[in-house]
Amino acid sequence: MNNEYPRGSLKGFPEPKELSEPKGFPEPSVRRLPIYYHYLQQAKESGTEFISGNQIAADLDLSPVQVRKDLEITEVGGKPKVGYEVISLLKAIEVFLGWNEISPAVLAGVGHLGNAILGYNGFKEYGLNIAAAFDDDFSKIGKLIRGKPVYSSDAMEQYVREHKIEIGIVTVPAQSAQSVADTMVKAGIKAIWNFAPVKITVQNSKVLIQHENLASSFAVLSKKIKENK
Amino acid sequence: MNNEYPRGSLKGFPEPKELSEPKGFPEPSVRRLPIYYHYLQQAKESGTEFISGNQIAADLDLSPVQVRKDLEITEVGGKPKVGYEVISLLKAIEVFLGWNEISPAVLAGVGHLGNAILGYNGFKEYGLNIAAAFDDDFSKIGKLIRGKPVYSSDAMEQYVREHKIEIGIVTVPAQSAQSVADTMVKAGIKAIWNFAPVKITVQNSKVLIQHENLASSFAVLSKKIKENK
DNA sequence: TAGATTGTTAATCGATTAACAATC
DNA sequence: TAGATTGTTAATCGATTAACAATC
Repeated sequence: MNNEYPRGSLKGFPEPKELSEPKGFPEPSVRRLPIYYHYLQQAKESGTEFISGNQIAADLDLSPVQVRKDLEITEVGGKPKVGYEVISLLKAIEVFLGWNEISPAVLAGVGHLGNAILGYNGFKEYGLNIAAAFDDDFSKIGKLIRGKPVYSSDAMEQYVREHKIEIGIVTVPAQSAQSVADTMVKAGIKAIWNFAPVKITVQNSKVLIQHENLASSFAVLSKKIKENK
Repeated sequence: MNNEYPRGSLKGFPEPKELSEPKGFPEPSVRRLPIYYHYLQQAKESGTEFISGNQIAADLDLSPVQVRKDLEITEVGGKPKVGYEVISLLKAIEVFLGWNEISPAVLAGVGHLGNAILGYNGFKEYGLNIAAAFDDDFSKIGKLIRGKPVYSSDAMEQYVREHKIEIGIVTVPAQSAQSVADTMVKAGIKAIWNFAPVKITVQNSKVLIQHENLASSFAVLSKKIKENK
């Protein structure tokens, strides 16, 4: 029997996709979503119900194709001649990013940067709820700083465990960052947002790490300044 | 006469490059340079004189090819079997990014984030010197905050002009960001580093803008957290 | 209907990675 | 010399952009 077509890969037809296959959205698009989100919130506040991709592109200094491609990942469709519904888009971005669900977090290191992050109310709309902060400084321990309780660093592990904290924000000095991260991982944290200017590594590959690096951003600017001279 | 080879484009030879032609370095590489820089500083402190690209790659969790490509833009060569000279590389990165020359800066908006940036000593090594800060709050004006003088926002334009300030750091609330930037541009600033969560636009296309957006970074993290669930 | 706008496929561009030659 | 490591060219991969069909 001449069986030319092995089952599962019929000639001329694409392989059937696994339903649970991770989509893998382009990171640059994900990074732009908060920019659209903030823009759309302002549009909503000023009473705009529908907005075209071209309009968004013009206001945010992006190309219209890019806006359409980016918004496509939210799976909210627009109407030709009308545009996208502002409210639907806002809701869809929230859901896409998981900002509609509260993520409990702790912050380690209440220096000036930690202080600024602790008190930034804007994080609420991203679903980020910083429940408590931790520090080694006795003058801070036991106090409320920017409305959040500050505990001794020694208490962090237990706190994270008991309160099922998902996110750890690291704003300690570079030399302490790794050990703080280790404690967080040990306590079962899911993700670390690291502001210390040093690479954190974790054994448990399920723990997500996001590095924030002001120096990288400034490097781009200073290189351009130098080129302009 | 059979002149097949018009001058300036000899067959088989590449076009001669303009000497002043802007190189156009890949931005991802420029963003990674400060990471190498910080790593190399630590290597230097621990007495390492030479280091191989493979070693750097292993420690920073990058591929060896990427390290070699990235370091190539500094034009510092390595020696086969030996590696790169740590001191030369540090110096070359400084020069490449312009961090060897002091850039005078002002900061507008001494809230918590502004306060944190104002006092971050690490900026020194990037050549960034924040000379003064500006705010509308009378309780701050006239004081030294984190060692820097704080003046009334009304005085910023003149200050920038007189002190030939190159960089303006914007840490005011979103709604004031554009007008603060306008003032800076009017006063002749060369570059703006914007931490307000809003897009700043400038008429003068020579003025460089670098947007810093914590929400973009957090979006990447929260999307991954959601995917992991 | 005509025209503006979305949605999608294909082309382009740029960064990363692979392969390997050059070098000490 | 042999082998580790750099340097460079080519292949691959992924994001952006262009072109255009689909839709209201």
